Amino acid sequence: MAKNFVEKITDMDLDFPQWYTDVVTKTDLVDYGPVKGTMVIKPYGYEIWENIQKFLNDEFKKKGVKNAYFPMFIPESYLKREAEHVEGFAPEVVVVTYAGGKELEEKLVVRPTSETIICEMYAKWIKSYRDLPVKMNQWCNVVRWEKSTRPFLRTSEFLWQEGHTVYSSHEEAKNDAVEMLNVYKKLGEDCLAIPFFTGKKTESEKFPGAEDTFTIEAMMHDGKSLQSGTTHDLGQKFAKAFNIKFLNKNGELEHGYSTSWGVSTRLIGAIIMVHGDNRGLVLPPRVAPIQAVIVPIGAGNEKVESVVNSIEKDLLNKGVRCMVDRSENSPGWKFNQWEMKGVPVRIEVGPRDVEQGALTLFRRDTLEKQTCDINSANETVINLLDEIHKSMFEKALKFRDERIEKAESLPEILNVVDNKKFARVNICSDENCCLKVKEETGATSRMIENENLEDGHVCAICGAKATRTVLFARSY
RNA sequence: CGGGGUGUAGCGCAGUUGGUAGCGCACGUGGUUUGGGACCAUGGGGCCGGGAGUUCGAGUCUCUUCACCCCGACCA
Repeated sequence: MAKNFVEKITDMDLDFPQWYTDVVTKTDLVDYGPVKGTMVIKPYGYEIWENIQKFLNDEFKKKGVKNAYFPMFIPESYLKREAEHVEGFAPEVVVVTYAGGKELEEKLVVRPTSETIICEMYAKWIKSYRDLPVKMNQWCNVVRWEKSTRPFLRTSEFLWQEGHTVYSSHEEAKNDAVEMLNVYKKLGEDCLAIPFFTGKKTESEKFPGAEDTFTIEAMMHDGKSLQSGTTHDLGQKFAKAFNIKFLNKNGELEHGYSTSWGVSTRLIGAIIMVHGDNRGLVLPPRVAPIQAVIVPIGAGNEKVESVVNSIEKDLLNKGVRCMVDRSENSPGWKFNQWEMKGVPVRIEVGPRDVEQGALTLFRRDTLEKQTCDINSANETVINLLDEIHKSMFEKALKFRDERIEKAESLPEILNVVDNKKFARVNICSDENCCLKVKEETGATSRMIENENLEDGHVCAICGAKATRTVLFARSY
């Protein structure tokens, strides 16, 4: 174990951006790459991603989604076929113009997202209603040349999964977009301990080329919102642009209805900013690379060694990701170290414990210590991990719910977001009112909570009849 | 893209009017330690972010470039 990075972390309430940068680099999740905006995801960070992948792959399988892989290089012309799509992505695409020692005849776009190339392939494969639905997902990197970047939250290149489906009816496609949104919500609840807001994006926040975009949004410690994943009902837009046609049961040629949906390594940023505290990371047990760290106290004590070894073996057998810190550092140093790295449970084993047939357990989320019987250690630790997960979720939910406030005018919205909260606003159907909020307060519409508002409400911005309730927040 | 800041050992920093490159932690070795950031001894480690200039001489002055951080603008 390297021991060169136990350092003080900036107070999160004093300077949250600096706190974030400290945490992300000092806990060994990530390092900066040599090219602007790129990051190296180090093993401790990557393992979190792998745990997210495991969870999602299982969920995808349940939905009948198969994994595949499509090329990273896309002919430039593909991107141009869907008008809104190219307009949305043009400013940030990276284009390859030179390869094999000469200028390319057709430039290649490095995928910023893969709708275009996947739809092009789907068009070749789909002929009949019997070929539908098609549901594929790929785990890959994408590249978007962002102007301001920050590890995990916004990087020039990032890892994600992107699912792409085609159905024979719009109903099914709409359903799919909602179902996958629920998968993401479940990822938050069952895996990341993050309560996501879910809902539809307003017109101005939609994915370029989508009919509807749905989002999962999480509230960060500083009251800003992080869009953590999206699902899109693409209607027939991409099917028309890429000529995805099938013969229906009546023998008529019809365009397919497609969807796409994705979450990225940005989720790791969400985990950090939702759960972290002044000591550093607090990792949700189900994604933590190390769920329990065993710290032996009193080097060379044979009784301690034997207890440590048997507990380690037992826990590993039970599927708990655990390790023993056998480095020569002092116990106090190790305690600080593993707290900073967010390990959910620490097991202290010293002569005093062994004498009493007990262990000392420390839980990272509440910083509480408890003792437990050596013989029931397995069970206690496994239950504790579960308890920690639930407790972290509840804590995040409470934090979030305490920070949503109704606002009925521009000044009120400004006041709410200045207080690091989300504003719940009744507003009319005119998107300009949403844009006005953005101009005046810096807060954007995060999602529509209710798009069928009953009569009797007025728009907080223009005073016309309000038709929907929208959440506004400053965002990452 | 604007405004501000920082680049000197792995990390954190000092370096005076321009004159041999320093400190703390970390790292190697030997030993003693271990219940909330251990200690002694002894070692190793530098293109002072890159380039150009001024000068007998540049970490230090000038210009330029790159990267990172913060605040805005922009942003599925």
